[in-house]
Amino acid sequence: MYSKELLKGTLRTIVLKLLAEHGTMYGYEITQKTKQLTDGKIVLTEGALYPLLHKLEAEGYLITSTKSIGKRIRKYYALTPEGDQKAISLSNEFADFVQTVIYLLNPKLAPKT
Amino acid sequence: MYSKELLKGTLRTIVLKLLAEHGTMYGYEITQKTKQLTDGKIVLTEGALYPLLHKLEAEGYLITSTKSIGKRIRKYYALTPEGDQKAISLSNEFADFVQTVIYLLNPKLAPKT
DNA sequence: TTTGAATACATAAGAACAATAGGTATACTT
DNA sequence: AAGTATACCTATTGTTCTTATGTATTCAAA
Repeated sequence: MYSKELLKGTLRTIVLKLLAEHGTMYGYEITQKTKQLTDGKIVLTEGALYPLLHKLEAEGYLITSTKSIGKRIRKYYALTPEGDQKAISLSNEFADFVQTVIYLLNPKLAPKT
Repeated sequence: MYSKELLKGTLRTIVLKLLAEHGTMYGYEITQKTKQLTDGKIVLTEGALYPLLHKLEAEGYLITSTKSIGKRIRKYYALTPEGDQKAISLSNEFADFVQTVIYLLNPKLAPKT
């Protein structure tokens, strides 16, 4: 697990990009997929994830559909076209930010262009 | 300028690593150096920087010395041995985190090892 | 068979961080 | 003289995430 602060500002990007890569997913699945893909290095807490999903839905980036699994109800999330665009732009912004910080932290490396 | 949230959790790393790379610096100098090295892409606000410097000093990572410049007083910050260690560990943690997220965002790339 | 773990959703209170906005004062430039 | 740059500082506010708590179903193990 990383210093918790690092995740801040990256969570949106992760959630949207995961949905872009893997299609429709439900909340719990997102936490498990993230844990699995990162070997447990990044763990999304439910207290952070669910409110974020609701917010992204309210902002028009996600649409939901429900599915009954026995007596339980699963809530699936999928990207809207706007969400798809947002996933791309956030992902690019993250990559750009990282390059800038890497350069700042290690100016001996060659400049990025 | 990036989405402000991205900087969260990275500011400590940036400040400590900058001091590790450039030796003793004063607050204003840190903001200018950061702006210059990143082509204005990362701008440290004083409202974030000064409280952080005070905190890092209180935590034993920085020591201060003052210098009179005419009638003004400059406050220089330098890393303590603990600060030097912290700069290294935060920097490594950041690099590791970034690799993990990059992989998570783009699983088509080869795994990091 | 019942206890615990995993699945699956959710909200509320609190901490941490940085932005915004404000304040003081000196030095330089036009 | 006015404006910009230098140089420090703090208080308030907003956002984000953590922690804690709650509900309920399903499945595995003892």
